[in-house]
Amino acid sequence: MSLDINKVVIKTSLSSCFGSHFKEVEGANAFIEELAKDAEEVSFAQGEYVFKEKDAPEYVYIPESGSLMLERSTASGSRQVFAFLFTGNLAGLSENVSYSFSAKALTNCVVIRISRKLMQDIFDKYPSVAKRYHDMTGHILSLILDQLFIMGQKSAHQRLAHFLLDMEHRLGRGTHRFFLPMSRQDIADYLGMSLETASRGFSKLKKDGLISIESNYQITVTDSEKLISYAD
Amino acid sequence: MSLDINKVVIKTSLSSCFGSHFKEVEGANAFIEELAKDAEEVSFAQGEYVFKEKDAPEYVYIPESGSLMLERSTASGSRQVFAFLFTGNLAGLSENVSYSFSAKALTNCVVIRISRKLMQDIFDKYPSVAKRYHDMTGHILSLILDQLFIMGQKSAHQRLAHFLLDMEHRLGRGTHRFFLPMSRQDIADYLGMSLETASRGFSKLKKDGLISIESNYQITVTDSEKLISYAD
DNA sequence: ATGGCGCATTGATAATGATCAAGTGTGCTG
DNA sequence: CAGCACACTTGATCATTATCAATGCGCCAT
Repeated sequence: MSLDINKVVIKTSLSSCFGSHFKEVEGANAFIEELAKDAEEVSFAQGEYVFKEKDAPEYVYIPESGSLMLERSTASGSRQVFAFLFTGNLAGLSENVSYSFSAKALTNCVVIRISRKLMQDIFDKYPSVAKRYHDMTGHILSLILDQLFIMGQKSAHQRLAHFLLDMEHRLGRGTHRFFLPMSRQDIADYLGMSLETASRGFSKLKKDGLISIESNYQITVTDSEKLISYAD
Repeated sequence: MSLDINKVVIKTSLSSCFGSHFKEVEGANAFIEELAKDAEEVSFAQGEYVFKEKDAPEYVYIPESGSLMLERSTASGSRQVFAFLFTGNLAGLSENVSYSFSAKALTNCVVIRISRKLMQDIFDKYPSVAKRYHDMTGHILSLILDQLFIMGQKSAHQRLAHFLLDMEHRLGRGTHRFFLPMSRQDIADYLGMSLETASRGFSKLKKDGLISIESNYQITVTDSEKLISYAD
């Protein structure tokens, strides 16, 4: 009984993850049904790793509640954050011999875990779905290229402005107000700058009236237009 | 007759592109045969565009001779170079609605052009080949993540050292000597630094005895070990 | 040969961002 | 409620990198 409810929740999450990419694709609904049958929910506490770089990539993960961070660290202590994942985002979809990053829980979270092997079996049954799945990888690739462009061409303050606009878009649910689940250090490591530079960026944007900071993590974009032009 | 010879050349190039990824894959040889049947050779002069960002992604391209550069430019004049492509490399494999970058000929070159639509038809016949093709996208994704890591975490001089090691590996044919087909400006735009900083990087590596510069574009790595440790 | 052109190098200076260090605020714990 | 821990902010200074400007070098055309 409670299991049925779980399956409904899982199916909802899967739809929110794949739905927009799989519109009008033959077999999309059946695909999601079959995935839901096999998908498992796993809980992680804040700070725990969902998987580690170099793990064999056995699963694909989708946060159902809470947030993840994809990161790579070196022995020398430096760290690059590749992405932040929120509800309905996807991690590990195109890894081959090993993951190329670790996934860390930013908050306590529930993550849907799908066996890649099983996914492959389902793809064999629904070839048009498999094609769209490949398209999703292409989409992620283009997002990372956007990020690479920003890293190569923009100043620290501009990168921060870009980041805030992205968060507004993904966390704001149509409003200008959102709660950041990650620390200043996480943001700095994502944008390739020091913690202090990230913090100064926040202060400057606040002073200039582009954002307001209700608490450390609760942000409102008060002047989208200026923030956008600031980012370019 | 001369067409037959062309087809042999094309097949060789396709094998060098796909071969290493498709080892022991059922249908790999047949796949390459069919691709070769349809593939066309197209010539470009130095500086010409093979395709432009926002073009509909109709083809996949493989340089047969000469080099390409994948880049994105803004109206304001800044440019990010995403990758340099040499013989047997692949461009445009996972684009959806449009390319997310332009491809420019670094040198006069001959490029093999394969219709994506046709490729898809062949994939439908050889599902295991399609899977490996998806793996190739994953591999490219991991290369870009490596680049993103370097951009976020390394200093300008370190990034240049990384770049030279990559070029040694890809252009050196097992030796430490190689000819760079791109300008200092291209390198700078690839590594997210100014032309002058790139140039100073070359000078410093030369002064410190890690590389020698026979001409502007003819480089020899004279101390791989130091160059590697310098890059980290 | 010679002058001009396109690239690269080098120098001087300014801006950006990192690092080190101190201070602030908030929440948790005893 | 005191005080401690932790994250963030702010300030001062230093290092890196960008920018502006001059110079050098090879190549081509006259």
